[in-house]
Amino acid sequence: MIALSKDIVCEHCGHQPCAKRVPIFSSLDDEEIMQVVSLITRREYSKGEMIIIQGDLSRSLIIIHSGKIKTFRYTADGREQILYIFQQGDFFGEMNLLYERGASYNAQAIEDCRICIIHRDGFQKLLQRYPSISLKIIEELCNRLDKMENMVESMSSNDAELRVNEMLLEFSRKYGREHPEGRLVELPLSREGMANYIGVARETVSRKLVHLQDEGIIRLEGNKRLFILDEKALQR
Amino acid sequence: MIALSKDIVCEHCGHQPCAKRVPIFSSLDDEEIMQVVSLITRREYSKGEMIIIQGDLSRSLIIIHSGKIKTFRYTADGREQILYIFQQGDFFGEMNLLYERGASYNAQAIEDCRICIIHRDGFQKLLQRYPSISLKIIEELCNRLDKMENMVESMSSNDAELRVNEMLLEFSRKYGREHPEGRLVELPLSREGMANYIGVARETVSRKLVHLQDEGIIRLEGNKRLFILDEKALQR
DNA sequence: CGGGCACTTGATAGTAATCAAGTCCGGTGG
DNA sequence: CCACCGGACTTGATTACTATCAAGTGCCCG
Repeated sequence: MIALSKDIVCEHCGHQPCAKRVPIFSSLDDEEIMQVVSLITRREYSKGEMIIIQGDLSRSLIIIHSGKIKTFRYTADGREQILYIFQQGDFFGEMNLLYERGASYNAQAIEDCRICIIHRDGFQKLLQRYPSISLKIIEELCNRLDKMENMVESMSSNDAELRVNEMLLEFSRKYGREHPEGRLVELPLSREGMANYIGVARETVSRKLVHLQDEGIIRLEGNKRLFILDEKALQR
Repeated sequence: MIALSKDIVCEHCGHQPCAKRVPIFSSLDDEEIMQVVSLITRREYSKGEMIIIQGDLSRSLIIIHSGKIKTFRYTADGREQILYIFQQGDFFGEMNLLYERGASYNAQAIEDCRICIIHRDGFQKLLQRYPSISLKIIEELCNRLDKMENMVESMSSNDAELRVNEMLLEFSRKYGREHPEGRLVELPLSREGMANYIGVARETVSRKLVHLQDEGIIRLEGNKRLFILDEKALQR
């Protein structure tokens, strides 16, 4: 299948270049998008597969076309610290564009994924040709910093309940949708995953969730979803 | 005092535009620097003065010409969470360039300071004219993200000793210098400040520092400086 | 020399980690 | 269709750590 500039085709979407769904390229017109597409290599991973391993030397930016990916580190005491959960349109590996050092994180598919890979050489040319891409990246990095700063703020507290609450609010924003019963949240992580995200023990997550349910603030439904009944209460 | 493009003068340095000391402008030539300088407003703050208050609406990027500034937030439980300690050449307030929302942090001079202020309108023009500035900013934001990710990693652990050790290693990198006795570190923060930085109680910082001294890993000298005798031991 | 402030040290209490059983649920095979 | 198996989750008991409260102590600066 060959892509012509007038009849743009993408092997993933079949009708539209996937780069078009990616915020950092949103300012480009169709022809420019095609130049981007020509630089992209694609790959698929199934749930559980490792995409990047801490220490690996990579020279590419990775953009997620579909699925979810978690990035994490192994801490000095052997725990897994989850840093981000990325999904469609998100990118990571921006450090690879700048520095020649091993990855400081692991990346693992937590759902079946399709990703787009852009090698640093090609990407740097893009940045020089389309400065608007740089601005989009700055914007995204600022958002990520904001997220990390919030995370530091809530982690600095030793109150596990606060950490759980903040995690639920974040999940509500990213994965929640309205529902007659309350805000329905599809949890992207298992209990253990959530524990690794906020840096507490598995058991503590269980206990705090049950506690929130007893107080009527949330309602658990199986292990993978919950309803937030009283969002205000979580904010305190 | 009027600055001519051939005879560049800065009211702070007397002989060289201060913008030249700022990494994000390091790729510009003298004439370009002058354009930057023409956009800059300057201000001075003395130790202890507040520069930004959480919630303030600012539309400027702030670059530090001299002195040190801490940025922090008041957490839900009323504690002060220090996020960064900025010094000469660092910038902050990049969120002001993108969003129309109140500052998410406080900024306070922890030493007498001279700062340069660039209003967002002028700065956005700079970004469009000199894309290399964007790249420098991306680089700095990546470094800051890396720092925050490390911070999240160490904060996620509930082990206060680990947090203290990591803080000392960071201070060693930024404020340390070699000395016959070991690495001499000038502490930028008081005990209480350090406690607010790593999210533990004042007393815990004291105890852990004494403990490290007892083990022969550091040597305290007054309250504002210490020697790191065994850097390897801190890394574990 | 004296006052004030930052720091240290000690005692106690509270919270979450850890260890150890259970329980629930989805999937598989008879 | 049902019984069984294993993994993920919950619940309970104990332990360990750090926050907190409460006195000191040392030091800088007038």
